[in-house]
Amino acid sequence: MPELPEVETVVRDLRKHGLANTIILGIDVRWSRAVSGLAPAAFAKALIGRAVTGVTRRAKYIVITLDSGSRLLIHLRMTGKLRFIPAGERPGKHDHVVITFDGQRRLVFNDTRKFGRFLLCPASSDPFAKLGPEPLEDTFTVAALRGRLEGKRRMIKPLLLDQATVAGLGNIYVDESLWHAKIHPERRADTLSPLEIRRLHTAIRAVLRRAVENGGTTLGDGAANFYSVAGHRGRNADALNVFRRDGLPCPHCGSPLARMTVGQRGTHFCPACQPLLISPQTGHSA
DNA sequence: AGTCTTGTTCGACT
DNA sequence: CAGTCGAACAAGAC
Repeated sequence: MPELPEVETVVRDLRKHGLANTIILGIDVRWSRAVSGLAPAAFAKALIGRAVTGVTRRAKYIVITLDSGSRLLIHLRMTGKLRFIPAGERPGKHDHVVITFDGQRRLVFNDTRKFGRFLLCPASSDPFAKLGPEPLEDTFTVAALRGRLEGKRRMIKPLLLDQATVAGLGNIYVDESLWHAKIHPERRADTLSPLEIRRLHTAIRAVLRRAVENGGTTLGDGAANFYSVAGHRGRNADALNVFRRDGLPCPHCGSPLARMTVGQRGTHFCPACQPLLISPQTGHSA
């Protein structure tokens, strides 16, 4: 499930493979709905002959900038993967888009669940207008987070999963961040104390930074899990403290971790470290 | 063999 | 408008 750290890992991998400064020679759309908004022929026509000028990330989007000024966005959603295949190798099952670059490089988009999308955005459009701040950039200060939570009556977990609040967080890193900050996932955002917001800010950045350093999180085996462009597993699974660890002891207090559903999402937390009780005296978590 | 799981977005509804 | 809820997407795991 690629979230910010996994997408960042993919983007760095693509750069490492020298994707910037290549020319797109061919596009093979093998499943047309993998491309949003354009028919395969129009998509191919817009891309073939274009030079790639850069590869970056915004939220969970891979952003491939082109010399035409437009940008090719790739969202991996749940099971999308990019990998280079050797010349001669035939695309296989769930390989939905193949891009051929100069130098015989062929990049394949593979997606078992078919949720991932390619999106071609003209230079004039701003596809990121609704996204919240990048949590690892310097502009994401405690005050910035406080501003995002201000006046919000929603539960903190669904609010953090909303890409308009903070860009790039997903289920794994929200559960991990809330555990580090000792905040119950169902806490109403506008009941968080300044101290709790500060802890949450620190937690989000530490959790994401570590996951990026570890090349993302890969849980279990199987094709549906995260693999970087080079086919490597993420090494961050060992750094997780609560995600999918219900029943195991809390690394902080030793009491069993719990699982519940919050906003229709599987949610992992420590009932002892992250209590929901509100003290009437302070309005802060007990 | 049917049910569950999984993340995100979007539309409908309150 | 803010927020909640369910649908839709698709296929593998169990």
